[in-house]
Amino acid sequence: MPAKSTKQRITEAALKLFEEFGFHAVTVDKIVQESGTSKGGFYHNFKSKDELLYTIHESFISYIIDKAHQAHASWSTPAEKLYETVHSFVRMFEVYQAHVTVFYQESLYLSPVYFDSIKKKRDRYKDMMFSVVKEGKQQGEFRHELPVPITSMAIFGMINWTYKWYKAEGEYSIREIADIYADLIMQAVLTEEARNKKDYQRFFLGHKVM
Amino acid sequence: MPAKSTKQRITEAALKLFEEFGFHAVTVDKIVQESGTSKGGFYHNFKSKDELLYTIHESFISYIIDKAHQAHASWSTPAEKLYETVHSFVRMFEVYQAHVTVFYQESLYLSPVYFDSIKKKRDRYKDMMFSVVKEGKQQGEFRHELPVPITSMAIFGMINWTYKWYKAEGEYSIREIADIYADLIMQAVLTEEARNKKDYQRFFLGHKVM
DNA sequence: ACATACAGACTGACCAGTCGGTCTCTTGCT
DNA sequence: AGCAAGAGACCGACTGGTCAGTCTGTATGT
Repeated sequence: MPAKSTKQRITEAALKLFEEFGFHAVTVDKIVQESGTSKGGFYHNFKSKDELLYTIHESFISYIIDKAHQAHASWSTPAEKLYETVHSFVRMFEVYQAHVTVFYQESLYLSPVYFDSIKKKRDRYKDMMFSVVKEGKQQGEFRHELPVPITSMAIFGMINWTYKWYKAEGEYSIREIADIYADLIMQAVLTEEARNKKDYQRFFLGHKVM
Repeated sequence: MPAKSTKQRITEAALKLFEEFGFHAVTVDKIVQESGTSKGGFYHNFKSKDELLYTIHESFISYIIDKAHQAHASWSTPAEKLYETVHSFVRMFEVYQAHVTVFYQESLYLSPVYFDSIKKKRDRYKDMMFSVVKEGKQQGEFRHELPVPITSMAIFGMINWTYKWYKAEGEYSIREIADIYADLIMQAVLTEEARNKKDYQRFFLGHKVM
């Protein structure tokens, strides 16, 4: 295994520092110090502090879009797609919590060109969620009285907020949290008929008592 | 009606600027310019830029704790308390969206003393939500398989996230959004028995098609 | 000899906060 | 009523520190 490149070391150090203190409270000197390189090393690998922030955003949003595509491709019914999307999104926190934190906390500070590029991808991801919910309503699996955009944003909210409080060493594992969120969401959006479908019982915490 | 005080004008201008550009991207000079006063006027009314940020946090968290107390005092069953808390929280966005945005986006940048003071109140609010969910489980209204902390944080997430996307001029009114969120949450947490209780039908969108 | 990767002293812009000053009010005295 | 004197509100040029980004190197591989 090759040793970590300077670029990687910088990215990882920056990620942790941004997560803890916020983009503006972290100086390039601090990042340089923490990653064991120098001003020169930093600006050799990145055009600017902004570009570093952008690469962090970029790597995260690409990953998550990829996951959503997988969920779409691997399952056929809207209920299954939604369940899988929610579950895989939450599990993503295990590895990407710092990315998510920076993504939602600091995207405001991306310079315009970078911001537009990220926004496009973020919107694409949002649209995928909207599609699933829409499809679910059309096929009668999801309650027809729920409007697509609000329901979708509610789901996003529940999931995304996790970055604010989740601690790896906390009482609940990320998988447990994923199970609970998925249960809550499926319980909230499925029609009574779909909820009782045999194949869908696996969505619910069911008999497991926590 | 007395004209707005300089302090008020500063606070309002800062609120809008912080919401749009973020605390660090807004200079005191900009606030001063926007609120029609001067550096001197600013520092006459506030000890520091930090203190201004603190007063914004403080006014919001106090308001929201007060609302939660009202919901607790006015209703007797956990289901009613939860419904009311959720509903009033969401309606709060109508007036306080800028406060919420600053609160959740910039609290990291509060200086330690201010941060501690805000954190205490925020935790108190969190505990109130936890209590309602706990009580709901104990009284058998909420599903026993749902763990209190995760369920509570899921509810918070759904609601809080609204600040990221809600636009007053958007397709849905804040009241509609509140109705939908409350429906989703009640649908997700209530036991089947409680869900069928006659008095609780008002929680759901029911026959209304959107 | 040349390119790539990095080192670290330096610079210039920016910005929170200061400080001496002015301009109203209010209060108390005659 | 008239005036002096103090207080509170506000003004804006200035300062001192901070920090992103630059620039001149040096080392190592090809």
